[in-house]
Amino acid sequence: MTSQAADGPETVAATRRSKITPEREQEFFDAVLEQVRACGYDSVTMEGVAASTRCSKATLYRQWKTKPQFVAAALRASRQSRFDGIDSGSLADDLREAARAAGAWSAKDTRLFQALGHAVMEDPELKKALREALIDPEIDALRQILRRGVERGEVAADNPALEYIPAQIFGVLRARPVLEGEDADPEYIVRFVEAAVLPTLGLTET
Amino acid sequence: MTSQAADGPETVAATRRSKITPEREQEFFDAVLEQVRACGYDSVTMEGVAASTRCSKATLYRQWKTKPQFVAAALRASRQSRFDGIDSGSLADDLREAARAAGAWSAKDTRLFQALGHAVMEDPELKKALREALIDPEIDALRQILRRGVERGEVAADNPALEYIPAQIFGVLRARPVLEGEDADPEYIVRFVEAAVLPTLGLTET
DNA sequence: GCGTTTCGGTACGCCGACGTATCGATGAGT
DNA sequence: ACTCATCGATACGTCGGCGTACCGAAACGC
Repeated sequence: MTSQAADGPETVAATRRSKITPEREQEFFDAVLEQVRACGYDSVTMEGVAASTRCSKATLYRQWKTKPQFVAAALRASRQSRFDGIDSGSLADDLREAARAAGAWSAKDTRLFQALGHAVMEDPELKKALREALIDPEIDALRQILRRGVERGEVAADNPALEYIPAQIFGVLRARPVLEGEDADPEYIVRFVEAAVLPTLGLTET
Repeated sequence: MTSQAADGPETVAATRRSKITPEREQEFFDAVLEQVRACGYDSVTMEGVAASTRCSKATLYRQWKTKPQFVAAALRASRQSRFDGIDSGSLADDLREAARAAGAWSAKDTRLFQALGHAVMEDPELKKALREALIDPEIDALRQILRRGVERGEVAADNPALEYIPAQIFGVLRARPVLEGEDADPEYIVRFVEAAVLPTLGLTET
């Protein structure tokens, strides 16, 4: 009965009226992820997030039961593939474009990944959220790009280098800050793809 | 006077007589690093280490002022290059052997690295110790291997793929557990080197 | 406009870990 | 054999963050 709920965010939920707008919620998410990137997961305090968003700690706990659930929700909200819409018809160009996009997000993503590295050991929900936010979308998109290149016949399906490309790109993105102390900016990653990835696929430039 | 100290570990240090033998100390170091690998840095407790080594918490604090200093000391003690003695005269064989060695240590090293990822944000000494224990020795050794290959003329000095090889290997070692959920065992890494690294150097097998 | 719900602010209890202090026991050096 | 520093054990103080409870105030539904 009374199933005639016009168009609320929740179809049912009769008396649900949180004053937290989606924009406000996103502020919370942005704040907590920023703190995580800055100080690491364990150093983030609910009090700190509340202060930086000028809300009450109680307000945060009304929306999310615990701190890991809060962070996991923030991760899920930030889920987005950096590779969407890449489909130029050329595998080499697609890989270059993916490299550019990955490099553009590398600084933020790497810090987040590094900061959560240990926290996901203890909370499976956090681990799943991190995978779904930062890893799976990009890896899947990258595999799509490669698959299309194979289907177009640009590279042999049994090229042994194919299976390592996602791990290579992901790995180099995360490795450069550690080894050289500076972020893997787009120029670096594009150059890496051109120097070390395309050749193994037989996609050498003219 | 009485400068005739035969062959103690400390030449002077008149009344220094700690009962902690070097072997015992190494037990402490092994225990704390094992706990770090298992639960992450912040979850490690001095009490837990003391319990697992059947020593007193006070004993640990007598040797090391604080927990980060203790962990840093453990890291420094574990410093060792996994690539020592690799010099077969063939760059391809050297890289294969380095890959085998890196793969053999990958599981332990990656867990340690991941677990300390956030802790090094806050403690510079810890960061330095981690670099000197897990990163610099292997990267330096790898660069040596590559340099010798260049000097022997096996690969051109201006090959653009050269500069990315350390980051590639380090990155793939750390990336596979994340992407595929299993450690980068030696077989995997050797196959990676053969499929994706050697070709970029023009070292294709017959 | 009025009631009710949620908001921001804050004070509180709780717990766990750090790091210190104390105490008998033990083992090394003379 | 004697002495004394160090050992293992444990109890304690301290601190900080989690999560809860309570308060006036503001905003939404009717």
